[in-house]
Amino acid sequence: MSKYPQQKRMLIAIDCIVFGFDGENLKLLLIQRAIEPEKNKWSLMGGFVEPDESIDDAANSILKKLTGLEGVYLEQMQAFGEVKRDPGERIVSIAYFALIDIHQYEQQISHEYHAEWFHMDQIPSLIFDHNQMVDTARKKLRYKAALHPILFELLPEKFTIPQLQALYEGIYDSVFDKRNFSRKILSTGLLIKQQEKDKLNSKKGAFYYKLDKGKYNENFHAFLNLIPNPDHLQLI
Amino acid sequence: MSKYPQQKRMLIAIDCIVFGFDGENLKLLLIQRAIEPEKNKWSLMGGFVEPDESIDDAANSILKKLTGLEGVYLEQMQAFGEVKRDPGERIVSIAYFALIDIHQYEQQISHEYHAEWFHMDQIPSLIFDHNQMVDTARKKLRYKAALHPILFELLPEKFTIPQLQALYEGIYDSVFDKRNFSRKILSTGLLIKQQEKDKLNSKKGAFYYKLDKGKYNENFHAFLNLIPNPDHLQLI
DNA sequence: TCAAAAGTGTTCGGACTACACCCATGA
DNA sequence: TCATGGGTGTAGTCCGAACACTTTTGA
Repeated sequence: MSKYPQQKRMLIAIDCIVFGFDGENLKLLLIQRAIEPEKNKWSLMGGFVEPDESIDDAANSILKKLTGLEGVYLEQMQAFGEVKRDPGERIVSIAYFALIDIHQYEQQISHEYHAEWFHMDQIPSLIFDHNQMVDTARKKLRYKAALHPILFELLPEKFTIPQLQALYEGIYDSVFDKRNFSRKILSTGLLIKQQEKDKLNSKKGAFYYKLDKGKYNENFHAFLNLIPNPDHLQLI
Repeated sequence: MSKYPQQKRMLIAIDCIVFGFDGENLKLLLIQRAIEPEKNKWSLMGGFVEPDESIDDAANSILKKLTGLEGVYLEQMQAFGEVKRDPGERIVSIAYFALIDIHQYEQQISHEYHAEWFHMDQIPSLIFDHNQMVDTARKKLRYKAALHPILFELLPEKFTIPQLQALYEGIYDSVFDKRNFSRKILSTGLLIKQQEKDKLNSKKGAFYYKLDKGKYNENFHAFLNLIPNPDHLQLI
């Protein structure tokens, strides 16, 4: 009863590039693949799109299986569709990228999948074209974070400006002037200063800030100029 | 002999959002659908991904079938994967958007598909989720053109600054100051002034410019500030 | 008391905006 | 000669970058 009887059907997969920040470094969540082919090799978390779920639903459900949590930042990135990208069978994969606060999800990361966080400089060789996906995701993150306040998704509810700066510096592999950085970030009006200080990382202590969710949602798409000299950085 | 025998295969389609500029207005290329379902309704140009072609190849080949030409600007935009987006059967579609100079391809547009250019304010109701695809594409074009010199892809080899300005003004539905516009565009160093003038649109005539291809390719990813007050415009 | 990190102010230069007039030419 | 569109210059403002010292406090 198909309307397109002569056309070939294919498998459609989702792969999730999951970024996390531990307060010091940007990290990537990888799993040890449980099924053949390429069993026990490192790979992105992925799965097939089921007949009764949209691709966004599929991505969310795959991420939930891995991290146990819902409601994290998840965005469709790009479809990967080389003919031989999976040597076994033709599979088109739609890659999503997710941003999560490592500490919030630490407990809940499923051990069933042998998931581990990897420092971005120590990503192992992955199956199929997954290294390429990670590379694309890293560029996309850099690009987007230069214009939109997306990196707050990686931070806990309360964070300090030095922590935020460390995150930006890690992502752009650069050092920024702290006076200019703090002025620029505060001028967005997105941060609400707390009374409390974080005394863990310094003797003096740094004030906590919270994100103003309302303004964040309003201003998310506005062009902010969050990075000094973006043209000098390798964003693409 | 499949490695994933229990998984359901699906159809994968490509749909192309083809933008053109006729010197006055931004237009969209649509076809009258030749096959059931929804025969004779307006739709984007599309087709299925064949087993032996990558998704990029499929997009290029579909565009070639329609316009007869190769080498035009074509970029993957987004996958659309709602379960019921095609009421007949589950189909995931990967949307691509293309930018072409209408006049260059006018002759070659295939009449086999009943293709027609539509003014952006007069897009008819399209099949499936194609109107949504068009909307997404329009936003993406605005977003990208605010940062990168992508709109040159819509212009003929030789063009005048007033023409270029008309293009930007059409895309952003705004009016820009011509002194500031010309200064900003020329300061990118992307344009090479020609001796010749275009005398069609004015008595005095406007100098033609050509794109400096080398610098264009070099600088394509740099952040340019091509649009005044981008925050005031609806880019997303 | 000292080491280590947090926090803050000023100056300079370049970029963006607003704005108005002259030029060339075909009708 | 005049109407039409092309082309250009300037002044003021704002934003971003560079740069150094003081504060706090735990060890």
